[in-house]
Amino acid sequence: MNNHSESEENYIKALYHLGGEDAVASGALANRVGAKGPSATQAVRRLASKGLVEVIPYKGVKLTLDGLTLAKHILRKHRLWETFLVEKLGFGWEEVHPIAEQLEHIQSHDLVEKLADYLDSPVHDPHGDPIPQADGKIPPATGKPLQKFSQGSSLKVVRVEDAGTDFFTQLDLLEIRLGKEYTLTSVSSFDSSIQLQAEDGESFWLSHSMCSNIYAISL
Amino acid sequence: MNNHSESEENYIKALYHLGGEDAVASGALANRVGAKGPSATQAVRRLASKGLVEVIPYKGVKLTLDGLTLAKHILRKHRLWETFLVEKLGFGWEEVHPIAEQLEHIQSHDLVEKLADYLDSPVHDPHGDPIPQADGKIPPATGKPLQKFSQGSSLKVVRVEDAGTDFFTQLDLLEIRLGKEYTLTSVSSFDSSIQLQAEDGESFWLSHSMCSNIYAISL
DNA sequence: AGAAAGGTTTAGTTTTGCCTAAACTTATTT
DNA sequence: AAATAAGTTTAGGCAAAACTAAACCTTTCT
Repeated sequence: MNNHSESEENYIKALYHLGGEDAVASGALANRVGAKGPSATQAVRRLASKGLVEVIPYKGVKLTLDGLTLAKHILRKHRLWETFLVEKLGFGWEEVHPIAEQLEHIQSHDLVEKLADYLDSPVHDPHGDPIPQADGKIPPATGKPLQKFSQGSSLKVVRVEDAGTDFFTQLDLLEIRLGKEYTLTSVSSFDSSIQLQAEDGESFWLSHSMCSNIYAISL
Repeated sequence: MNNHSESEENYIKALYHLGGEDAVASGALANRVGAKGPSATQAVRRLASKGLVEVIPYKGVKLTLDGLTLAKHILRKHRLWETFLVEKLGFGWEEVHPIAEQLEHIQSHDLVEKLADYLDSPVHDPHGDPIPQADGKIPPATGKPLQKFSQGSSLKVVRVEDAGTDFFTQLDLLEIRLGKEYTLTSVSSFDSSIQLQAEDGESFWLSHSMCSNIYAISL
């Protein structure tokens, strides 16, 4: 009961991403895994026969407890590998997702835990997303998007959404990194763009759509 | 032309292992990949249609130049990952083969080269086997089996064959490691077992079958 | 040389996983 | 309440990759 194909794992992952513990429509699921509707229906039937999901026809699909455990375990592997790729191999944080997508399917309990040890049991991946722990617990997702901060607040960037290569390029250009601290010096009342000032005094503007993918905590 | 299934890669690997550049019988191939005859015939047909092998029906299968290149690239990945698992994650050299067997199928040129860099471009894996280089060149396989040495010779262990868990347990028990030096103090004329003396003066006997899986160079 | 033995290929089936087209449910709109 | 739109499932195909059973080459033995 512990051996799943890559395809199965991808559906489980998608289900978790889309709905967490809640039900998901089969169309949305198909869309996420890059397949057509009928493929998802069929895949879901296979998963149900393994006890990983519950299906209510024409209504939706939901992970069972087993399915949820599996999903979190795959996510753990994904984020540990991303951390490895960035921290140890020197990849940029925009490059690691597709590679981790392959590495997350490697089966070896021992490997995952040795990797976690090697990385000093990290709690967040290079994008600031929480890494599910070996016991299944998930550290809270920290930070609010920049829009939620008001003028004058001091903040620390703790997480970014994976919003594509161009987004990351822009981040790198502005030298925005996790852990860096800024003061929110100005908010445009016209297009809600935001001006940040770094600790070294440099300041710059961020568009609304940039801001909504950048998460911070106030200091 | 650059996207191959795991199954295909396994056949290519087997072909390379069994015959190198020479032809291999389909039965032997099937046997190596753990399949039955007809599966191999079918697989080989798929590989031929991709230009990776040449087939002479009822005679044998041979890697083409493309196939050979692919085989060496897979072997490179396998041995780099084995090196990583032992050197960085602290796995024992007897544990790494099955995990590397999964990791070798990860597709990312960048990943392989960054991994090689991270490991300081190793030339040999943890068993002393040569790691094919990025340009396809393969360092020579060093060492002769212990039987080839005569009494009194000084030698350095440089390579061991993967002869199963029990073999490795025995190696660990005797604290035999790559790079360690010994003097061959005695050869039994009865069962060709061999006595080695370590640099610290400790000496021990090795059976014929142990010896044939241990390779050394003379000093 | 002819026959038996051994290994290889063909034929036909199974499972996974995807697809398109058609049928069916559910929800929305008039 | 009926019609239509939207989304979901069934039906029927196809390809990869494995299997068994049967047919087919080669080689070897007498």
